[in-house]
Amino acid sequence: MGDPKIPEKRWTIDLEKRIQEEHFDESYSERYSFDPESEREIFIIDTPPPYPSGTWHIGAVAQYSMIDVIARSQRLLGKEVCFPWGVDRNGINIEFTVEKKYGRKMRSYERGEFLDLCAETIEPYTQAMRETAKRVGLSCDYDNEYLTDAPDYRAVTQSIFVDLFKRGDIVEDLRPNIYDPVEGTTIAEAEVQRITRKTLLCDVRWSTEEGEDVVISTTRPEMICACGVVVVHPDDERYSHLVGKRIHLPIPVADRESTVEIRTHHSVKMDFGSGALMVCSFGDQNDVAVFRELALRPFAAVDLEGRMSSVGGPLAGMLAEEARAASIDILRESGRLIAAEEHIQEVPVSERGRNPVEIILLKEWYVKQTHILDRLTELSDQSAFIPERNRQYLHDWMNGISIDWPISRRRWYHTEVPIWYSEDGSKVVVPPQGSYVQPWRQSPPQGSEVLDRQTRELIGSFDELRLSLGELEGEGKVFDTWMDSSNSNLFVSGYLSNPDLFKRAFPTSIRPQGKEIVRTWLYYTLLKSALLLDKPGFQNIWIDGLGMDPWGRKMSKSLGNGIDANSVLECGAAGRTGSWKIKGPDGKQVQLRANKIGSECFRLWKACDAQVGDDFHINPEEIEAKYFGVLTKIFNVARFASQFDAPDDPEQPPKDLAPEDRWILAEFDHVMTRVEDAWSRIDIYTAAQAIKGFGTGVFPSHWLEMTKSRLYDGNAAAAWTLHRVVRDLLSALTPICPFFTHYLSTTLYGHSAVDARSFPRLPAGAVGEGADALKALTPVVSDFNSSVWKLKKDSGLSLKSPISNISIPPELSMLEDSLVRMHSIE
RNA sequence: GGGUCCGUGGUCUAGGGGUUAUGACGUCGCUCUUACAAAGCGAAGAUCGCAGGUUCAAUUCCUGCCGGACCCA
Repeated sequence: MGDPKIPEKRWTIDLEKRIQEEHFDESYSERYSFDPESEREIFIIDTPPPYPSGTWHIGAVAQYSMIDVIARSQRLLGKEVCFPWGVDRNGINIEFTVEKKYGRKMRSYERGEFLDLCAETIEPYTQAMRETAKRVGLSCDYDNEYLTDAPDYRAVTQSIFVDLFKRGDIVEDLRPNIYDPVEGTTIAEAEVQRITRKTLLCDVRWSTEEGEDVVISTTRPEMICACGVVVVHPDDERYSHLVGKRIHLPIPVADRESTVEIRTHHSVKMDFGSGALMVCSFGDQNDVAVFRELALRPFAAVDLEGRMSSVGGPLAGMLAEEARAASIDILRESGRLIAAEEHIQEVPVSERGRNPVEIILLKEWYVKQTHILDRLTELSDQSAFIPERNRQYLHDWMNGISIDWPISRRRWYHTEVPIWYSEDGSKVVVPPQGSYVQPWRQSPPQGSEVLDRQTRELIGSFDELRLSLGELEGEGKVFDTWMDSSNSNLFVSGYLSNPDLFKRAFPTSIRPQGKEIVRTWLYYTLLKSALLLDKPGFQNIWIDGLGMDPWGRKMSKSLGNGIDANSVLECGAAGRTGSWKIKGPDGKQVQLRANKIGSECFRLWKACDAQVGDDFHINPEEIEAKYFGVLTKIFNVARFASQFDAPDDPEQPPKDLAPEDRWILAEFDHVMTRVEDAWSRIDIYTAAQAIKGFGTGVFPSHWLEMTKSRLYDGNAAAAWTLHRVVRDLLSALTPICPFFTHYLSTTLYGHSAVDARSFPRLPAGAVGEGADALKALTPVVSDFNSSVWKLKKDSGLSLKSPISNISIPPELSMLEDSLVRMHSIE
């Protein structure tokens, strides 16, 4: 026995930062890099590549810290873990940032110049993200960082495009597309959001050729010029005599006939408005479906700038809003406007630009998906979901899919669609596998192929045929960013780059992500894996909930209830405390304060506070109050242990273990069984609770108190038990608190707990006979001790004062000596 | 309007057909005990959203309703 090897009385954020800095030195890659040749079981994590946009949402940081817990726990179980660090940098977000920063719209730049500005602007954000990732302790392979806007990543996206194009799974077609006229680009169903707003619902009097009036309600009178049919419900007797008749459009049009047929369709709601509905190309998604079902010829009523085309007659050239007002005026003047009332309506807008979207006929590239949904369901059923119930999010989304995935976008800072068109438009040129091309400013590279544009049949090599193709036109469009991110599992598993690894490692071990991107990232990735390989993309899919404010609301700028991740991680560093002013549910400012949190406490909170899959409330005050004390407690258990000499051979249990040593070892072994099992099932909560319960409860309160006097007497068996338990407990805790356990284990034992590559279990025979019976004593010991403590308290005695007339339960007779000394029983 | 999920002490949370429903924070009381007062010990606190049904038995399963979140039309 000597002085504690640990001078500090508790864990501090300054200590935490010091340990972290040391941790990210040369030894880092030795610890955490991935060896694809390893004999160990390969465990690849398809880390969600974060998008650098300035601030990293604290809920996302919490989620990432749990992905790190998964990575570290699998290493602890002896697996060869690949925990990649990727950053998603493609997309419209950075384009918006650059436009805002320089006050100029994208299209006013030369394209190359704009791309350079994007690349330059995103770099500091990327760097900030790397620093936060390290600050929260993510044990990623930073040396092999991938960026989705880098040539090697984009080359994979382009190669997969070419591959799927050749197979016929990607097609080019003129179809109605959801279009953001302000940003000038097509978007996918998954990128549409709905906002509620007030619009005028107009009742308009139409007249049939026979002169009969029919009232039709619409919120979009400007679309009358694009009307292809008027429909009524087949059971609606009010209109059955009109079915098959023609009706005049109530507003003048140009370049088209001025009447449409009245037909029936089951989608009409008989009790909405008059029960008659005009169907336009294309007012909304239902219009698209009706046009398709009734095989009608669509009109291009809105152009790429969002202006009415020539069919609009007097409305031609106007933007949607202007055209709506003008059409109402026309209807009013002609006496055809019967009523116009304010009406609350849900309007589809683009997720990124928040602009009302139009549906426009456009030539775009599509990944075919509607034909494969059944197979996709079968394949996804082969992946385990954690938690299982969150599988539902995927099913819900797949059940609602009705159109193919449009993947081309009219933007710039994205991966280019890698294709050139021959001068006559009949042939296309695609690049060879593994190359990254920019067709809008480059010619096809050597090794490119010439294919028939329609049949996709190979015609020959570009090098031989180049002269016969005339002037090539490079495709100017780019890919939806999900086209890139949906390759992440393939990319990290070695598809194209390491076939040997890919064979071993696919389906990818785990996809961890938030539930809000099931319909995009998860769905598109599974689609790609199914189309390319007819395999499920993942063995495990871990779907976590979202980080909410302390009252359970989404954090958002407009609500003013956001909490910055760095402010929590740095809370307590260099004596600075944390304070957060956020808007409470009643709209009043609430001030939250905390003295010390840091990454270890933050991670411990997330691991212990809620099962995976549910939304979680983030309250810094609560994180500190509930979990910093846990760190203090375990820290002091280790500090206590550090005053006794560690055994020479922790693998060799002493022959003279006392009964209480055998009892706690039996209990500990049981706890470690649960923890190991939980880690292997990727059940963070159960593992965390088991470690916390033992490490702050039974072990210090009961065994340690019972054994103290033996330890002070220099009993070697007690010291062996103490150190063996502390050492293994620290190892078991490393996935959650890596720096904390690293510091303690290095100080006590000269080697780091984070280096454990097999889950620590007691040597065989350490407990001896009757482990189950010993373990069953735990509640008896706990109840007995509590009763003595209560008795002393009720008698006004201090805990160390002697007490008499205590009878020890017969089951505990083997522990009698220790219990007598512990409580000073006379 | 439809679907999915959720509703457990003041707060957060575990569980799940069968004695007294898990844990934490908060609250209250006591305690400086050769690691820990930024701690320990003890106590109070829940008719498990509401109403029916199935069952010997429901907080758990079913139905409806109410409230919340998300998705879709």
